[in-house]
Amino acid sequence: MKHSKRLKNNITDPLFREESFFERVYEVVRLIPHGKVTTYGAIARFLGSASSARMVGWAMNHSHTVLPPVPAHRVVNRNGKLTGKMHFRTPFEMEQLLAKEGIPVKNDQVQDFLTYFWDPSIELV
DNA sequence: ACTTTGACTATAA
DNA sequence: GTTATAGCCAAAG
Repeated sequence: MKHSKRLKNNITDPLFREESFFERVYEVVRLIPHGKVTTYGAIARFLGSASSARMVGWAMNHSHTVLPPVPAHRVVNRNGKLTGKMHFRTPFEMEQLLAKEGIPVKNDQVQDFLTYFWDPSIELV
């Protein structure tokens, strides 16, 4: 900051990188391994804000505007349900992407959820 | 500065 | 199994 004028923290700008809650969420989601899923609550807990699961969901709502891309389809709710499917380009894209990674989905529900669950609080050191 | 909103979750009935 | 309700809190309006 050469002058007193501060940079604008425009989270809506895909090219603007900052250390915001949103960006932290995106960083965690990018670490979810191929073929695994995690939950909004698990991400919130990992970020030290256990009760901010709704904020994680909100961050995901903007996830399509940031770079590098965020594998938003790997985030489901605590029961393994595909609650965010309506926010994809088509309502079936989320399920298709998961199936492509070998994750069985039936009726918007990840089958055998615990087998595919990846908890950042455990997996990330 | 205040109010509303959510891709959530825990609990209760 | 279900639905209802309250708490949550950062960002958007």
